[in-house]
Amino acid sequence: MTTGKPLRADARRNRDALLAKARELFAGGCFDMRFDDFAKLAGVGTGTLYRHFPTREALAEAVYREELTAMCAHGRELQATLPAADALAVFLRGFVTHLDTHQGLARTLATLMASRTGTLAEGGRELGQVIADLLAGGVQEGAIRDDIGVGAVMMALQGICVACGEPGSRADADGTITLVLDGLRHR
Amino acid sequence: MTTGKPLRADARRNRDALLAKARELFAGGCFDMRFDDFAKLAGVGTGTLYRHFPTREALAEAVYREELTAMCAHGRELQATLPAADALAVFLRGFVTHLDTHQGLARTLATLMASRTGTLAEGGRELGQVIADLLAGGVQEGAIRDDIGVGAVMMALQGICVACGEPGSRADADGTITLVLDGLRHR
DNA sequence: CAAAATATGGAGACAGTTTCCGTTTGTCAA
DNA sequence: TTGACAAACGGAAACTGTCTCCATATTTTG
Repeated sequence: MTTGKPLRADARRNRDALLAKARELFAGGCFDMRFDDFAKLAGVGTGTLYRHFPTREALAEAVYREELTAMCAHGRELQATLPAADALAVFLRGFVTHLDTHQGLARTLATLMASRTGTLAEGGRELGQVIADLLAGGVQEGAIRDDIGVGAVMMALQGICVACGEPGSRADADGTITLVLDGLRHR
Repeated sequence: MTTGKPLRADARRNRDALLAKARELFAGGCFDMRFDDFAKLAGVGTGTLYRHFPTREALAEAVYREELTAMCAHGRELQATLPAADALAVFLRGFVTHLDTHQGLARTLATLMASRTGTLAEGGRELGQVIADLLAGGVQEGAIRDDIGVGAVMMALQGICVACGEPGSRADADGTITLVLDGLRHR
């Protein structure tokens, strides 16, 4: 679904320019710029921007897909090397640390998680799947209770994503993760 | 801060008409109506609407302030009649049940919690204070761990508010609350 | 190199928001 | 009562940001 057609040379060039500029702006903490102006800034026309990325979320998703995929891969790697419950803990802690220094990703995830429908949510689902697998592994090992679904964990994560960026939110986010992890432990 | 000036008769009438219509619409699940049309629907001019409620959030806050205050009162009542840890559990469970059937409140809270600044967040802070007190009570009783702040709980709650309304979210929200409550238990 | 396919850019239509100010309504003192 | 003043009204018009459309330009292909 990522690759549909070969894409013409100038098209790819423009697309890359857009992504590069978006990455630059996001990194600088600028998220709510006028969509039209953004096109100008990237050196392309409005139409071109809209053809490549019909919505803000589409752009954000494209920018962070790689990063998100890397995180998911990391999660699976952890699952392969540690007991699932430990892997989950390490993964979630790392997740928060990463979000704390990558505002843009946090924002994007907050949006992606909220919109469960459409191709846009793809990235969100991928993350959900990784966590679901970690959870299932932990249940099988007997370290994690079996009466809580992924959705419950994702909801807490969503809260973290949304609130991320406020001053002092890091400590709170860590606390939330602690609650989730301890709450999940099988008694 | 609620009462600043005596407010003229017609002004109060219009204000009440706006609030009544808003309540009616929110109850019917209509949240994103055009702000202009809403004024017409309530039988006042656009200017009047804006004079009374400069933003959507201001309107939403006014509509739900009562309801929110009632919930906070309920929480304090629980604290007075039950061991704090139990009171917290009952309160949070009730909270989710209430949100599940009051979409508008969930949405409003999601917004209020997100914007920590300004008078608008007042309602959010009130809720936070109640939970903070319940938490503190539980710590004093020795039933609740003392290394987790209110912020951590609020973050999870925020996730619930944001995600609320999706099909099947109720079960997940209950799960999240379970995680929080079990995670908070002193071991 | 010409034709066909693909992509571009930006003007302008559109939708929703917000301001502004001439008119109306309410209040209060005489 | 009534007149004068303040407070509030309403809705037209200006504004702001989004998105579409198509004549023009670029790339690819035969």
